[in-house]
Amino acid sequence: MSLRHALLGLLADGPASGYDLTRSFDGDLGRYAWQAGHTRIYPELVKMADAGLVAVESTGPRGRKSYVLTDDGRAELRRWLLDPPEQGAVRNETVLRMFLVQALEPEDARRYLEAVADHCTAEVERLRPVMDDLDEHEGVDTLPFGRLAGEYGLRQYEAVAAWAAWSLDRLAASQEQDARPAVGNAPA
Amino acid sequence: MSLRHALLGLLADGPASGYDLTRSFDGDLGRYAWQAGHTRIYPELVKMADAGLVAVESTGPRGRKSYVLTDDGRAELRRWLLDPPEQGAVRNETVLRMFLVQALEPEDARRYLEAVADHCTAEVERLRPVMDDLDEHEGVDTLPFGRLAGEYGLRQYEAVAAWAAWSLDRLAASQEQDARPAVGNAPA
DNA sequence: CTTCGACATGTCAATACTGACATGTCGAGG
DNA sequence: CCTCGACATGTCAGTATTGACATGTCGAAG
Repeated sequence: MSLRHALLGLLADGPASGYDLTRSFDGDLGRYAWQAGHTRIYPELVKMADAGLVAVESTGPRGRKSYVLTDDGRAELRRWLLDPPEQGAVRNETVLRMFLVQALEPEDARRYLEAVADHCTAEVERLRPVMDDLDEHEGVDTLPFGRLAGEYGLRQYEAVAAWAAWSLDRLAASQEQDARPAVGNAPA
Repeated sequence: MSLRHALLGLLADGPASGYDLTRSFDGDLGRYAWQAGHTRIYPELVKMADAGLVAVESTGPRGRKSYVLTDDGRAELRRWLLDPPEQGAVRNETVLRMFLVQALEPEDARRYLEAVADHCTAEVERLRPVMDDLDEHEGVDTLPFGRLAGEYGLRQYEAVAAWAAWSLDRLAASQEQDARPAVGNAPA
C-alpha cells in the first residue's frame, strides 16, 4: 500500500487536491518512484479520509476538495519512512529490459545498449542545467530537500549510462574474441 | 504485462519449470527489476502456453512441467526488448522513500540517509568480490551477459550510496546555516 | 524404514491497478 | 458573449497481484 504513503508524503508539503496530487505523479515521482493515475488516487483519498489520515480542509470552485494531513497521517508517514525497509515492492519495466538483454543476439544487444546509453546521456544533459539553476537561485540555506529527488534522478541516469557503456565494451571484447580464428595468433 | 516478458526472457536461457522460474525471481531479478510469486507465475505460464509463446517440453517427477520457448515466444521477446521503450511501469518502494525523505524532520532525515548509505555500502562490499570472482574464473570470452545484471546492481548501489552521502552533506550544510545567528557573522 | 526438507503445482478471495467512459465548471482570450 | 482548454471529480469493468490455504512427491540422512 505504498500509494497511500506517497500521498501522505506529498501532503506533508502542504494541502492539495486530488487533481494537484495527480499532477505530482506526472513528474519525476512517477518516472522514478511510483506511478499512479487519478482513477486510483481519488478513491484512495476517500479511504484515507475514512481512516483519519487526511481530512478535507476546504472545498473550492469546480468541486475542488483540498486535503490536509492530520496528525495521525503525519505519524503514519514518519513510521513508514523510518521503518525497517526490508524488501519493498519493485517493478520497473526499464530495468527488466536491462536484465533480459542477455537474451538478445549480440548485434541486437549492441543496438539496444547504444540506445540506452544515448537516452541516458541526453537526460543527464537535460537535467544538469536545471539542477545548477536551482543551486544558483536559492542558496544552500533554502529548503534542503526537493532537490534531493532531482539529484537522485540525475545520478541514476549517469550510472545507467556508464553501465551501458561498460556493457558495450564488454560485448565488443567478447565478439572480437569470437571472431579471432584460434589461440596463439597475437604477437608474442 | 511485463511478467510475461520476464518469463520469456528467463526461458530464453533454456527450459525451466514454474518452480525454477519462481526461484529466479528470488534473486537480483526480483530485487531490482520485477517481483513475482509462484501464484502469479503458474497461471501466466498456462496463458502463455495457450497463446503459443511457450510449450510444455516434458513432465518430470513430482508433476514437474518443463516449459520451452517457442519461435513465437522468442519473436515476441525480441519485439518487446527492441520496441520503443517510452514510459514503462515503475513502482519502487525504496526509491519512493528517498523521494519522500523531504517530509521528515532534519534529524530523522539524517538517520534515514545514514541508514541508506550504510546499507548500500555494505551491499557494494558484498557484491564486488562476487563479480571479481566471475571475471577471474571465466574470461571475457565466455558468456558476455548475465554478469551485466550483476554489474547493474553493483553500480546502482554505488550510485545510491554516493547520493545519500551527498544528501547528508547538503543537509548538514543547511542545518549549520540555520544555526548561525544572523547575516554578516562570517569573517570578511 | 522413517522423517523431513526441498521440490512441485495449484486455487481462491481480497486488494490494487489500468483504461475507457462520464460529467461538469471556471477563466482567459477572441 | 462565446468558446475552448485546463481544472476537477468520479465510476466501472477487466486485469494483475498478493497472501492464505491446499496438496502431494521425491530423495537424502539418520
